Parts: sequence; C-alpha cells; structure tokens
Amino acid sequence: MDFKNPNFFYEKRVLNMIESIKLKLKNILENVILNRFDVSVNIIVEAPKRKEQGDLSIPVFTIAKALQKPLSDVMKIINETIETSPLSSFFSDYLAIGGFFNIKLNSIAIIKFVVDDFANHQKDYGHSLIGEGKTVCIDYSSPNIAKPFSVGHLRSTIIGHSLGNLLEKCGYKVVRINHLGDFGTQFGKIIYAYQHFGDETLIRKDPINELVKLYVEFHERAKNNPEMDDEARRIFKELEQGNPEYTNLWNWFRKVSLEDYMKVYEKLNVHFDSYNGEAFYNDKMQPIIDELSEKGLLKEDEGAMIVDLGEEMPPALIQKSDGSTLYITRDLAALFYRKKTYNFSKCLYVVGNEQKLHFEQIKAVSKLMGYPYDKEIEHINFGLVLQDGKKMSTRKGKIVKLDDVLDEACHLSLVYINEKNPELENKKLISQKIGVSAVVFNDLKNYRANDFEFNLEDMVRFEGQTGPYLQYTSVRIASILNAESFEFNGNIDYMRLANESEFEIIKVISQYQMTVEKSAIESSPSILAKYLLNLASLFNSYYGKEKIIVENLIEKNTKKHLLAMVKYILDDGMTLLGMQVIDKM
RNA sequence: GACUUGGUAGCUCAGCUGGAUAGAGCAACGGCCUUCUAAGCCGUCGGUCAGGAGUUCGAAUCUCCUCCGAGUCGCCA
Repeated sequence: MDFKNPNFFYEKRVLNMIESIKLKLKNILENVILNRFDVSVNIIVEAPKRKEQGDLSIPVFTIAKALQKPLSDVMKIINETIETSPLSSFFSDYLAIGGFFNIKLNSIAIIKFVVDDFANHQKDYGHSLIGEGKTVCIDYSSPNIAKPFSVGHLRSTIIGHSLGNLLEKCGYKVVRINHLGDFGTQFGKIIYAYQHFGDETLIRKDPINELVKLYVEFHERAKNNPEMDDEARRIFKELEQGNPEYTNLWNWFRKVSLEDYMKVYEKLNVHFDSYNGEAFYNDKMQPIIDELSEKGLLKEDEGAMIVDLGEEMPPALIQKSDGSTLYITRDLAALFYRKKTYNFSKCLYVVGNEQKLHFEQIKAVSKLMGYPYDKEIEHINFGLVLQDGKKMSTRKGKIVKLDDVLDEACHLSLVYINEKNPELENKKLISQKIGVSAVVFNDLKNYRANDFEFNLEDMVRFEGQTGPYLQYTSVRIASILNAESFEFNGNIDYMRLANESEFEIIKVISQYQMTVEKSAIESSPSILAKYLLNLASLFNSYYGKEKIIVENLIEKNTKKHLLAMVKYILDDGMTLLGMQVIDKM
C-alpha cells in the first residue's frame, strides 16, 4: 500500500478520498488487533453525528468487549496504531468522547485532493466505472394503449429515465425499453365498444379521450351484461390470430395513442431505444410454450395451461382455456428476446408494487426452465399514486391526466415568475422548465417503494425541498459566475477552504460520486435527490453569510472555485434526475 | 385467512448492515433585502419513533406478539 503516491486514491476512482480513508483505517485496525490479540473484530469507522465531534468516529465498545480490556486501554491501542500508520498525515487531531475514538481530518489534504480531482475531471466529475462493459435493460413507462397517460405512468417514466441516467453515469450501457401495453384483453374490450357504440369522427377529433370513454363505458355496461366480457375475450383471441378487421383497428388505436404519448415524452425530455410492446412478442411466444412443454413444466388445469410453482406461489397461468395468451407469457417471450438481443447483465422492470407476484413468477418459471435470469431480472417496484388515500383508476372514470398536471405546474411557475422577477426574458419557456422539473423532483425525492399521495398543491409549492429550490440555487451561482469570466486555474487559497462552512461543502462535494453509485446500485434516485437538497441548503446558508465578489482577488477566485464545483454537481445531479437546468429564473 | 409492505413532529418525509443529544421541509411565530437573484437565510415552537415484550454496554433500527393502513392471492395488465 503506497499512501504517499499521489495516485493512490485515484485507483479506479471507486471510492472518494474520505471513504477510502475510512476503509483503510478499518483494515489497518482490524489487522493489528488480529495480529496482536488473535481476535477478529468488525470495526466500524463512521461519521459522527455532530460536527464538533470530528470527522471520523470509531465506536470502541465492541472492540473492548472482544478483547476483554477496559475502554481506555483500547483507545490507547487505537491511538498508537493510527499514529504509526501512514494514514496519520491525513489526520490532525484525536478525541476520545465517551466510548468513541474520534478523529479530525487534516482538512488541507482533503481540500487539495477534492479541488485537484475536480479540476482534473470537471465534465465527468462523479463518473464511475463500476458498470464498465455491462449492459442493463430498463423496462419503463410502458403505458397502456388507448388509456390516458396517467400520473401512475408518470412514476414509472421518471424513475426509469433517471435510473437509466444514473447507470450510464456509472459506466453501464443502458437499453431503454418502452414495453407498450399494446395487446391483451383490453383490446377486445375497446374493439367491442368501438363496434357497438363508438363514433369514428369523434375518435379522429380527440383520439385518446374518446378511446378512454369507450373503455369506461364498456365496463359500466359489462357490469350488467357479463357476456360482454366473453365477447371481448373472443375478439382478442381473434386479434391474436391475425383477424384483419381487428388488426386494422388495433393499428389505428395504437398509432393515435402513441402520438399522444410522444407529446408527453417530449415535455419530460424522455426517450427510448425501443418501443417494442407486448404485441411485438405475439409471434415469439410459441417457442416458449413449446420449451415449457418439452421440459415437462406445463400442465393442464381447468382447461388452462399452467406452470406449477409449488407451495410458496400460485401457479403461473401461461395460456387461457380458450388458447389465448396472458401478460406473463408475453413477458417471458420479451425476457428471452432481450437476453438474446442485448445480452444484458441486468434487466430492470420499473413497475408498481402490485405486480410483485408477477415478477416472482417470471423468476420462478425461468429458474425452472434452467436459466439464471432469476438473478438478473429485478423488479424496481414503486408505490401507488393515491388520491385521498385511494388508488386512482381509469375504470371508475377518475382520471388525472399527466398532461393537465404538467400544464398546471407550468402555469403556476409562470405566476411565481411574474411575482418575483417580472422583467425576466423568455418567461414562458423558463416556466415550463421549472414546472416540469418540479413535478419530476417531487416524485423522485421520496423513496420509490412507498405510496405517493397525489397533491397538486404540494407539487407546485416552490418553497423548501423542491425542484425549484435546486434550480434557484444553481441560478444564483450562475449569476455570480457569469458576471465576469471564470475558469479553473487552481489559483486558490486552500487555507480559506478549511474554514468550517467551506470545509462542510467540500466534504459533501467529495461524496458526489459515491452518492451517484449508491443511487444507481440501489435503484433509488431519492438518495441523489436528498443529497442535492443537502448540498443546495449548505450553499444557500454559505451564500447568506459570505460575500463572493470581493476585492481580494485570490479570495474571490477561491470562492468561485467552490461555487463552480457546487454548481456543476447541482446541474449534473438535476440532469441525472431528469430535471432541466436553467441559468435565470 | 396467507403472504408482502408501511406506521417517526399538526402535515409531507429522511434516518433502518444497532452507536453519541432522533433530523429536514411545510405550517405557526419572530428576525434579515440602499450591497452577488428574499423561490433565499437566521431563530423559536413542535417527538412515550403505533403499542408491548425480548436480545444488547447501547434499539427508531434486530426478534416475537398486538393494533391500524395499503397491496397481492389462475383465465386483467
């Protein structure tokens, strides 16, 4: 281990400097204790809760207990070990508080590292190599044709989009797949409804909304006429088998729906590599069914074909008693197709909590078939969009269209601009970027698996932990940095950055890469969202008490370096979340 | 009923591989703009971490039980 080598901490850039120090410290202490006492302990090196307590902290209780020695003796051993280790040059002070051995970092060394690291990488600061050479497929958005793009699909869309960005930042090759819900019994229903009580001219005028009306009406009528459901199933089966009349209608419905979705994707700035939906796999299911049959996994039950999954899970229904296929059959076909086409190392499905069982079944079936996909596919579940504590549904006609939500948010941000900065140019365009980003951030800031109460008022509130707060922070910095020319020239006063408020910011900056990796690995954009809020808050606090544009040139330049780093991370982070960056608001 | 998931400040939520005095934002109240964007900053108020038991030097975090909410449980997706 060559701690003196300046490149030591750049190794693969897997860990930032402080994390790296923590890990080395842990290893050194564990080794010393193992060698001296022949006792193996797990030593924790963490950050203390309060900043007066230093930068690193080692709880000594467990070690003392394992060694059966008093705390003070163990403290002494730790102190000696650290003092004689090459790490000591990164530390400036040691404090024993209660049962904790705390360490203050040598801030100058850390600051130099962070600032140099940043200057060397700039545009790809925070970029990681953990995904190099690996491909990840992400199945997200996947709206159901002939249904409006609801706020329910919003979650899948923006979580998936953000995960794609995060994974790319970590070096993965990402394949973004919009697995359109363009097949299934619902099409039998819509076609039935269209043929019995639809109106072509109305649909041409306002396609999506009319199709939704038909769908809703079908369900209302079917309540008292259960034979309509049988008829819809029959129609779908014929569609599956290529009935030309139904296929034409299907094509039409699909086309107009997709045109509608594209408008939303444009607003959200979301894109896909593939729009192969369920229908795409219509001719790719038979080989799967054959293989299941050959492997003796398929059996008949009440006229349907199922795969028995044992005690823990209900059986997977592969083929209905009328011979038509189901969602899971098409998903299996899609899985095999994606593996063959993209050779993914992971395939993520950004789909709601309620489909948990479905993905458990897919894993179980593929495992029974002898494939390792159960380890490669991952259900990125997310919570329901609730309204007044209840799930929103198109069947009951309670529809909240995403388009309306976005418009409302944009409109409100325009109202705010007129209030706060009426002279601003391009108000309309900027208000759209603020409004859409507010909706995106509002969704991503909470842990995805939890339910989500849909509240327009909270969403467009532009105070506190919101998208506009992040944008506003970036804008404030932009207005300083753009006032006169600035570049990273390294002409700075490191001592100044060692002041408490500056060093706090430096430490957070140094955690950016690790935060991005953690967000990507845990598929949790909320981790990054919380981090950005924290960074913005630290900056705003700093901004409130420090003047940046000062007479002293080196002081001014030093502060600008700090601001430029903060701004880069805010902008890069917002982009990763799928928000838009602006320089005036 | 079984399985999954959640219950932390009035509201929205962090924190959960056990660590120090449980944190933010909103709301309420009080300050701060002749000086880099006040969509901001500073401060005050606010908690039996659903309840109980257990493990531990130490529990919001782990285990068990109870209560409450949500989701899922073959011919929808």
